[in-house]
Amino acid sequence: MNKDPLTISSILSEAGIRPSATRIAITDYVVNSQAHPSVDEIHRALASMYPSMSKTTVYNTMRRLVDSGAVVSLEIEPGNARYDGKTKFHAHFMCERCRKIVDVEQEKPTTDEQVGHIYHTQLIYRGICRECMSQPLQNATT
Amino acid sequence: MNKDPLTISSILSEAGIRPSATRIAITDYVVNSQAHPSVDEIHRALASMYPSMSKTTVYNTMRRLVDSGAVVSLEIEPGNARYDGKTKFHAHFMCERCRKIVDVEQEKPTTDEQVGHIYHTQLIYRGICRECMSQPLQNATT
DNA sequence: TTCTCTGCAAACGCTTTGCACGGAT
DNA sequence: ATCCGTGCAAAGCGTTTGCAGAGAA
Repeated sequence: MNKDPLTISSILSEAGIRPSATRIAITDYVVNSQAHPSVDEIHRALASMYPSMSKTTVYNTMRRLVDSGAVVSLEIEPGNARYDGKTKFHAHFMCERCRKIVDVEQEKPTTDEQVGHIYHTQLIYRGICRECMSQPLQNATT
Repeated sequence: MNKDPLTISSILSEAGIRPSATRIAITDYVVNSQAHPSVDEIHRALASMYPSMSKTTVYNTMRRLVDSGAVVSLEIEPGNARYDGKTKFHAHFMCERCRKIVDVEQEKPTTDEQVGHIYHTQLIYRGICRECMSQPLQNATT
């Protein structure tokens, strides 16, 4: 299921980014993750394997991946960018309680209004996921 | 077309927010604006009429309005919250060149997937608006 | 008086930038 | 020798918080 390192390396090359070991690791993690990780999560996830990797490098790499279109930046949580390696359209559902984001497969919405040229469509559902709904409230206001 | 001050005052009261002159001015501006203003824009717009109004007060008021549901916070631009006084569902189109955001009237998308309880749906189109498309590129990389 | 609205300044968290070191070509 | 990837530290920026003074009830 996972894309192999060779594929990852070619994603970088096609994006015009030289495939260093660090960049391959970051790209591999993002492309194969279903969790729409933030920079902090990517950095934490790779810390054991690459202890010297700095957040700056993760930021730099993510910016280049997003600029080249290889990865999509999700503006779902204010002030905490998340990344999605799946470029085909899909909606997202975000649980406001556990902050988890899951993919929702559906067709891309369109509009008849003549607003201009649409590059990118983003559909976000927000609510409470089933797991959180079936759990007792935690940290209730005491 | 604009909602009158009395209506604004009642929006605040119903939201459990005491309708001070400052809060009425902020709420009036947001509810009657079509421009989905940011905190900074609200603050600038009211600066001539209320020179002593601080951004802190705008932030405080917007937070209370959003928490009470009277106004919707749009997470469209990373790190720059925008507000929408129109609570009925509609999509948004954002021009990546001039940063303008316009409403797009259409039905709220739904999904059959059993993700949980959906409170809020957000549909954003991004692209280049017709005005910007018909204009020569400005600030081109020289 | 008591409560709360307000504004200043500082704190905060995410992200970007400046800069120097070191490895690759 | 040059280029560029990397990491540290500092700066930047939107937002929140602490606190004290002013104003309303």
